[in-house]
Amino acid sequence: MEQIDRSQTAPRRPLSDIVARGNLMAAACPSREVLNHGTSRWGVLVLMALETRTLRFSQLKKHIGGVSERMLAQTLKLLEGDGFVRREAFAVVPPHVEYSLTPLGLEVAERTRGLADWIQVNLPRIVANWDPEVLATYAPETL
Amino acid sequence: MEQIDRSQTAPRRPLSDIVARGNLMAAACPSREVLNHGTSRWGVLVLMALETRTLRFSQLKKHIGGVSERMLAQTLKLLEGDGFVRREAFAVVPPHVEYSLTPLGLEVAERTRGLADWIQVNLPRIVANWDPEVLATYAPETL
DNA sequence: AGTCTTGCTTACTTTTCGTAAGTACGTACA
DNA sequence: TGTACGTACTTACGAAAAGTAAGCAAGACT
Repeated sequence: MEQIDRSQTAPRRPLSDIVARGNLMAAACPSREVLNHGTSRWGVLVLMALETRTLRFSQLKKHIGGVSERMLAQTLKLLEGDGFVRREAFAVVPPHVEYSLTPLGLEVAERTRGLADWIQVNLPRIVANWDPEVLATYAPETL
Repeated sequence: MEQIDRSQTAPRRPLSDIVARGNLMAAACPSREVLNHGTSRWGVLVLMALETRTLRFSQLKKHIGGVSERMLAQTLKLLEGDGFVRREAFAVVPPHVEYSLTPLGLEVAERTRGLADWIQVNLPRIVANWDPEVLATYAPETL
């Protein structure tokens, strides 16, 4: 009796047909991964930085205060894997690599900026709730 | 010569006067903390869960799949510290504690939900970019 | 030959997270 | 009398992730 190799013969349904909609409240849903990439410490800032312009690796690093090369590279790879970021490398020495948002990435970036902007604007209202001791650990010039 | 104790004599300027506006691109800005709380793995889900209703600790745990008690408690404390979450404990045994959003928390929650909803709805477009091998690690029924 | 540049990668340390097992403490039931 | 129960945490501890710093490739320039 012959075995049927379904991996070859079964017609492949398009992903958009299989993955109907994510459910973030479900532990095993892939949307959890996407959320983690997009809302990661550096992911948000990368999306913000690239929303209006294309930037090179070194420019991103300079723009996003405090990010290490290791984390920046990792974050960019994750966002690229989700189809949010486009990476364009030029074969020159020293290397020249440009990062920009895809149309999909631009859509997320709009949402994350909504959140990020709100936090920036409303920071005074928020820190007003903070424990004064914690707030005191910030140098005055940073406030 | 006498020393002036400025901590006592200097009139205390209101926080909203000192903290004008956050800048997320600055490493030392307090807004970074707020962003980390609000976009933390469980922070987003807590805000979403509480946006429409008050929930008890155990209800939140049940609602947010995969969250441990340790992380849920920690996340709730952070969000409470930012003034996003209100904690109301009733002096009964066994304990009864209710969590809800403050008006401030409701404002953030609207932003985070904007992002979360977008991810849920557009998940098919996103995973279409994924490495098929990675996608295959998800059980079909979760998709 | 040696130095400089850029975009990573690697080794190692530190911080955070996840899992599982307590803890408190009245109430109900045996 | 004692013992199990329910809820909301807290505490160890091992695992995973993030941060730090140094290394690497490879051609141009001195």
